[in-house]
Amino acid sequence: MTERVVPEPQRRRRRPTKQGVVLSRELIVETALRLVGQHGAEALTVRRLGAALGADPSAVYRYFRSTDDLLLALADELIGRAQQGWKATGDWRADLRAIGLRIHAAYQAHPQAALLAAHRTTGRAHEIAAVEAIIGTLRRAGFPDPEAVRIYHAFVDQSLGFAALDAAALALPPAAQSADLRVWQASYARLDATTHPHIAATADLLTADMHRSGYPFALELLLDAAALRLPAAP
Amino acid sequence: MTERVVPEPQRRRRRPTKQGVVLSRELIVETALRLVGQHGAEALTVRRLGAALGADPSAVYRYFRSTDDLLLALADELIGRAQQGWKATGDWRADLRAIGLRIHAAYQAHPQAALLAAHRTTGRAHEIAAVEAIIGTLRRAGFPDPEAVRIYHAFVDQSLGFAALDAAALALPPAAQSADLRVWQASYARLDATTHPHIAATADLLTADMHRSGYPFALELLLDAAALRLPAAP
DNA sequence: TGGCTGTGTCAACGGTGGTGACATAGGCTC
DNA sequence: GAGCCTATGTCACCACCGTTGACACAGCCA
Repeated sequence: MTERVVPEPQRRRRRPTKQGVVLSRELIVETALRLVGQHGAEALTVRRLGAALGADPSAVYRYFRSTDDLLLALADELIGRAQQGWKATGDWRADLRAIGLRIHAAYQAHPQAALLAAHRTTGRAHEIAAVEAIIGTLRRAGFPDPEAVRIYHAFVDQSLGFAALDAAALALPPAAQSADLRVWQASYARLDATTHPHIAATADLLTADMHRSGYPFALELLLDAAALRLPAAP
Repeated sequence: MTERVVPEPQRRRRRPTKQGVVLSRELIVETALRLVGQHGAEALTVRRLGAALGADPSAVYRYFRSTDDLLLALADELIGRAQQGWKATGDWRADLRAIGLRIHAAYQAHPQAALLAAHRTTGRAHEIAAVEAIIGTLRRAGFPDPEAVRIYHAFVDQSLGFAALDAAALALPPAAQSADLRVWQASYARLDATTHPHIAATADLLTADMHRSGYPFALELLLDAAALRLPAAP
């Protein structure tokens, strides 16, 4: 028997499915993203994907070894979209800030997919390009290699962590989503000042702040702390 | 028919299972946590839980409406364990560091539950206690209220974001988990220095660093940046 | 002692990801 | 253009998942 999955470049026979669709890895990834965006993360099953494609579910396994393989392709596609059109300016703080905010925004645009993909290491083209750009920015800024790597790690994982956290909030069913926000007014804002003095003193500020993403400020803090560790310029 | 789930205080008939085990919410939660800890994340299924309990899987549904209900109970237990035994020292940096590392560790210990719980605002007792402790620490340190709230937000979301990210990595099926780690050696360490000079220059450092959690260092960066914003002491 | 009912068990449902066998059509060679 | 090879789509399965309705029985109360 031949290998079930044939690498894309070697594919030649574009045999249409019963419903006349010509499959490809690209089409499957796009369809999966659309499926997840429209019907939520739980809609991403091989059977539904097959139906959305107009093909037998098992046809997907001609293009991806497993659903996990497909998920990694989704993850890399998201990273690629985040970097689309980005260009280095030479100002390391501005560059890192831009990359961080772009990653965050790209994942927010597909919260359901972000939830599934944010924590994977794909090792694929788009991810590699992003790693090269970030580490390059840090090294050009003057960070010694060990420090550049540590800051890279903190930067990337913090961006992905916030992206996943904020995506998870967006991906909640509307009812649960507003319920989570209402907790700040319904529960925290009503605590007794004698038992919870600090929450009581800051309740209004808390309620307002928790409605926003904490990422931009956290990113600024990370950049501040990184700048502290930059060896003094000549 | 009676309600399937009867509230704990009203339970009276402690009828043992065929294998002689007397069930309770507490026993089920403990068993579930042990199951995750001993046999990996994927071991937490109702069927396996039933087997571990020495009961029919469906008996679990006499105590929890669904697996999600069970997971929320696990989450509450986790928050409690993270705070167990913690005491403020008066040194705000040491206190915040301890809280952050405790939250991270508690979630890491039970990745499966952490994944589903990290992004929810419960408004329950343990969560409220943690919020009060963190904001109190910041205010006592001398941060003005608006700054205290912003730093609180960044601190908490950073902790939960990393906790979820790292938990997700642990919760992966073993195959995907080792695959993700292997990517650094199999893919990044072999890139050509002419096309990817920065990755090539730091490949060894990267491979080593990415095997660890980025959280402790990111937390240190956040504390550094926060200290910068502390109004000068008299 | 007898009845009520909470609780454990059983069987079943529709779903999941995944695989081996098979038919067929696309593209190559001649 | 004919004919072969085989990549690819399809089908029939598998084992497992969460969940539920029906049922039997055991523990408690009267």
